[in-house]
Amino acid sequence: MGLDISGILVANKVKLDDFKGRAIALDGYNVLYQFLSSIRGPDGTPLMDDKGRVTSHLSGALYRTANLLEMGIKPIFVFDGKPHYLKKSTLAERRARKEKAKIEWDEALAEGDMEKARTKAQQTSKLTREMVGEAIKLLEFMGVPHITAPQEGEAQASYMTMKGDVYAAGSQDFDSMLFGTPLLVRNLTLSGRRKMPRRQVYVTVEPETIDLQASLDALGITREQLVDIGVLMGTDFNEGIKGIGPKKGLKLVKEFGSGEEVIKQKKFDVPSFDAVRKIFLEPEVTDDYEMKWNDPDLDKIMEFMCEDYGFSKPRIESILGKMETAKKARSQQSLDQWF
DNA sequence: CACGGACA
DNA sequence: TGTCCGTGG
Repeated sequence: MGLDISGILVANKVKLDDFKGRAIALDGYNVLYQFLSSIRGPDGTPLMDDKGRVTSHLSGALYRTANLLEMGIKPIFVFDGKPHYLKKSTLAERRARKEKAKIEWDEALAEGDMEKARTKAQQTSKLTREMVGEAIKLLEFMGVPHITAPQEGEAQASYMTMKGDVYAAGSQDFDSMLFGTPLLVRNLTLSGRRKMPRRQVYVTVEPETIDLQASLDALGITREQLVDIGVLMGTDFNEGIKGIGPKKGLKLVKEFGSGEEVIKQKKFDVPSFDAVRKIFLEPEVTDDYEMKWNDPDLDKIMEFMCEDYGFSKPRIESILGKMETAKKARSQQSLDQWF
């Protein structure tokens, strides 16, 4: 995960029902990655079809999206475009970590340590272009819109929320706050209980929203200052200063007024400070997208999931029932809009 | 992650 | 009705 400013933000527990009838811009990469890393067998192997293609992301995308639609929530998936050049070293770092995790996964398997194997396996998760393409195909069969951002998906989702096209940006990552989304929703899921890394321990993960303005008011800072805190801490686009987390970053920025002043007074070295700041404050986004939810093509979904990827027919059929419910709910909604 | 069968 | 646990592909 990237930037962790959870310690200084105000999160509100919410019910999935609060989002009924509302559009949410989901960080597609974030959502699929979550599925890819968590939908795995006990030894860490992801779900795969008989050709060896990973299918965890498809399983997750189908169930999750069907559930949201059934609840009357209208997701629009936003995928990352071309990464900013300042992100290159972060991406390289991630690649290296995954390679190391692969070795440790094999070692854990050899030792018979399944708990460790699973954790290491999750760390190897690599969402490929193909996987994203497959998921997009599925979304299209489900009638769910998707767009590819010019650059960062989170920036695009935030922009769409600022415009009022969607109610909130959905992601597990907090970067969206820096990109300026007025509302971030995390844990947009049905099931509450989730297993912690260490066995036996369960936590209930509830959907929550983070309101940007309320958070800024509570902290007594501006969005620019929030961005500065992030850049001092380090983001996907820069390294940040060792020893500076959300608390210290907040304190310094409030004390000196701005990140620039903190750097000057404290003689910190933050390469590309202005450029990184600009990525968050003036991100590359587009208005070229269409928010349109179509009726699902149930036959195509069946064919895609069962014939192409070997999912069991009864399972998929039961999900299609949800899609039918969603369809009815949607037509009811259009009536509501007319009257 | 999400589901469903087992069990209380 | 609620929770635990194994499985899905």
